[in-house]
Amino acid sequence: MRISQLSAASGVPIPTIKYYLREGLLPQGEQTSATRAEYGEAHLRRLRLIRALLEVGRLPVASIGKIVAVVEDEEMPVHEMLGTAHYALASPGESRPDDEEHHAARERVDTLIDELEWHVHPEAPTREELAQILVRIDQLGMPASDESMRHYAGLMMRLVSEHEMGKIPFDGPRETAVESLVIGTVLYGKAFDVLRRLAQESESARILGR
Amino acid sequence: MRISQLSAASGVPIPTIKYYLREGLLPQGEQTSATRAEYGEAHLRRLRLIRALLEVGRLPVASIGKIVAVVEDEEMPVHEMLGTAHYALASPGESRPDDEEHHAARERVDTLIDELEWHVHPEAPTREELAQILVRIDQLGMPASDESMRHYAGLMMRLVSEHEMGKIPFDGPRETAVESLVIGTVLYGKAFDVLRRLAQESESARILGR
DNA sequence: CGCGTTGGATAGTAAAAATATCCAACCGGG
DNA sequence: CCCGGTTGGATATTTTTACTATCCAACGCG
Repeated sequence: MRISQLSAASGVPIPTIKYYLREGLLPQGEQTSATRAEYGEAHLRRLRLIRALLEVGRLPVASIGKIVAVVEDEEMPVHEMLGTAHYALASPGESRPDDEEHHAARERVDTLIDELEWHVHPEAPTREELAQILVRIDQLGMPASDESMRHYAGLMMRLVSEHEMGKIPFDGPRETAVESLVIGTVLYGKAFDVLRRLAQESESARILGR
Repeated sequence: MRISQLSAASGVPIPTIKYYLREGLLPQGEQTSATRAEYGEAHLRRLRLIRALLEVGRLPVASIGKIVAVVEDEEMPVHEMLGTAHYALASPGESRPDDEEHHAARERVDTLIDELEWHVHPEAPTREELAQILVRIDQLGMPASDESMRHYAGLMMRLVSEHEMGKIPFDGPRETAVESLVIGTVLYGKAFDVLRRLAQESESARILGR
């Protein structure tokens, strides 16, 4: 498959494909001569993943680049690869200075994770991310109790362990494992979000009586 | 409160506040003279909401503008206002032409909503949004069964009805109702997302045995 | 009365994600 | 064997979004 065919098959314009090649999101095709390269199914697949992460997940190109980089680094053990990829999916948030409020929120997060006996890296950026959200919610005057948080966390754990993680082929090829993880996190994550909004609309309609 | 104090209290630079004023995200202060205006608690509160929606929710300024606009439009009945605001929270996605695959996915979504007997507007953009996500998931080869979708939907409905909607003061002032809805949708939505990612990390660690 | 702040208008910037333009090398059909 | 069209590669330009910066005349407070 040449670049024009790859473009036609994926719906992505050629200049954009070239851009992804430059940025390392898409591996180079197999050079057959100085001005010709051959692309395969894997490229098409990767291209679809990129577009899904960009358009559905709204991930920055740089984050996708990080994910791709760990797949390509054969040195890295699988569990580390999955961890790094996972962290790349975090909201690219701004780091906050350590004010009082934030520190307290971080404490709550750490306590929550401890109580649930979850195995989360002590330095996981996800902890900070949650702390920052809790601060915002507090500032807006709709605080979530620790009890609610535990409840929500329990629901999420059920969702994840009963329905998501089983599908990830941890022992397959590196690329496949990461792909499953990323799709599970980003696309299923979005799907849940939309389902939740649909449920909200339905409940709202019910309460307002229509 | 003058603009400089509003800026100091919120941490938002004066030029940015002026920008939000121009864009209609923030209502004008009360003019006390040609070159002086007074801002109150409501402005500070609104400013915090704006920043939370921008930084945590990653909503485009234009969407926040739409939400603000419906609050300000006193003509609009409350239920319609909430609906409009809710739709403004949808991912600002591109509209897809009607290919075969998308049509089938949309059918699945409509059937799902019917079966669950949810009260969702037939033209709700959320339906399209979910359909597009399903298409992507299919294309990437990790399709979700109708059964799974029903299960996920049930979980979300429980979450929403048991814990979220009760907190919205449908009979309070317009502004407060919208604020609660938006905070519930966007900020709690993000919180769930992060909790889910934390659960994923924990499960992944457990499975990989560390 | 004068100096700093304000509101309002206009212009400019930064970052992210493409797109566009060029060019020489090449391939394959005639 | 030659020539129109495609390719890879490099470089430049555009678009969008969310800000920032600059000006300016009018205040208003000490």
